[in-house]
Amino acid sequence: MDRFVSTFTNRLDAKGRVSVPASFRTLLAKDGFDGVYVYPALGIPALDAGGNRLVEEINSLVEQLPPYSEERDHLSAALYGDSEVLRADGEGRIMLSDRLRAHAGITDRVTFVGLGYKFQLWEPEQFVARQEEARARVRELKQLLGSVPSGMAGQSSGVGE
Amino acid sequence: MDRFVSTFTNRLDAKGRVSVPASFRTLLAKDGFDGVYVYPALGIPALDAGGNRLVEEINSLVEQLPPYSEERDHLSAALYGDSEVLRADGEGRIMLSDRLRAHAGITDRVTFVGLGYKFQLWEPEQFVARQEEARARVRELKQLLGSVPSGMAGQSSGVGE
DNA sequence: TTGACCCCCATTGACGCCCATGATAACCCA
DNA sequence: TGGGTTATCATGGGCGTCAATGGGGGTCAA
Repeated sequence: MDRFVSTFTNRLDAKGRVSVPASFRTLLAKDGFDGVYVYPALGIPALDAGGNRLVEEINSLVEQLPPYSEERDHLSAALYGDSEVLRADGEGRIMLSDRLRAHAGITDRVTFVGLGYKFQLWEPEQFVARQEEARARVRELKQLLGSVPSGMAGQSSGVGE
Repeated sequence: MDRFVSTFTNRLDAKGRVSVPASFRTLLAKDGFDGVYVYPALGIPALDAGGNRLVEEINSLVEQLPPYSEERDHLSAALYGDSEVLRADGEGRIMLSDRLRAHAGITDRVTFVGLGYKFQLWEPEQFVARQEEARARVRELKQLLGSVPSGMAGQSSGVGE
C-alpha cells in the first residue's frame, strides 16, 4: 500500500511527544523523507502532513500561479512560511510546536488521519465532528454522481463468466 | 474464476480473528494484494472489502476531484480515513477493529458475501434480512423488465454451506 | 546554569507467527 | 463400491516481537 490510510489516535506524553503511527512511518521512509513535513491546513483546525510526495504537490501548486502575483506570494507564505520539518526520535515520535498545536487545538491527544498522498493531525473530538460531516457529504456526492465512475460499471450483475 | 462469488459465514474466535474464506484468499493473492482492504460501506451496515482492484477504484474516484478542493479532502477522509488494510496471519485470518465491527454490528460471526470484484462482510442476521429485501426487489424488477438478462438467472440463491 | 531537545532503556499490551485439533471433502486402492 | 487415507480448511491457543508509552540522563546553546 503506497498511501496513507486509516486513522489512529495517539497520546502526547509529558514531554509533548507523540508516536507517528507505524504504518505512516514506514510509508514516509519508503518515500525517502526523514521526518515529517507539517503545516497548518488552510481554513480548518488541522495540520497537513506528509513526505516528499506532499512537498512536490505543494511546489507544483504554487508554481501554477503566475510568478510575482499577489496570490502566489500569499500562498507561498501560507504554505512554506508556516511549514515545519519535524524529525522523529528513535521510537518514531515527533514534537509539535506551540504554533502547530494551537492551530489544531491539540492538547493531550492527536488523531492521525490518512488521506492518501498526505495525512492530517486533528484534535480527536473535532475530528469526530468533521468526519461525520465528511461522510454525509460523500453520501450526497454518491447520489449526485448516480452514474458510477468507470471502474464500477458492470459490478452489479455479479455472475462472472 | 476471477471474481468473489458465493457466501460464507465464519466465526470470530476469542482473540477476535476470523478466517477469510479460502476462495477469497486465493483471489486476493492472485490480485497481488497482501491482506484485505476494508472500509465501512456507505449507507449500509456492512463492510466493503477487496484487493488492488477495489483500491484502484477508490483511487480513481478520489482523483476525479480537483486537488486541494474541500470536496476532495472530505472524500479522502471518508474513504481513506475510514479504511484499513488488514493483514492476514498464516492461516488466513484477519482481525476487525472495533470501529469496523461497530459499523456492521458484528459480534461473534461474520458473513462474507462475494460481489464480483469485491466482497462484503455482514452480521449474519442482518444479511439474511437484507437478502430478503433484495430478492423482493429483483422480483419487482423482473416484472418491470418483462424479461431478465440471460446471465442473471440462478445467482441469488447463493446462501452458502 | 537552565531549559530544550535528543539518545537510550524499561514496561505493557496488542498483534504476528507458529503449532495443534477437529471436521469435512477429495482421493485412492483393493 | 466401500473403507480407509490424505488434503484442505476453519478454529483454538501458546508465545515471542513490536508498537506505543513513560522516564532518566546527557548534550548543546542561549
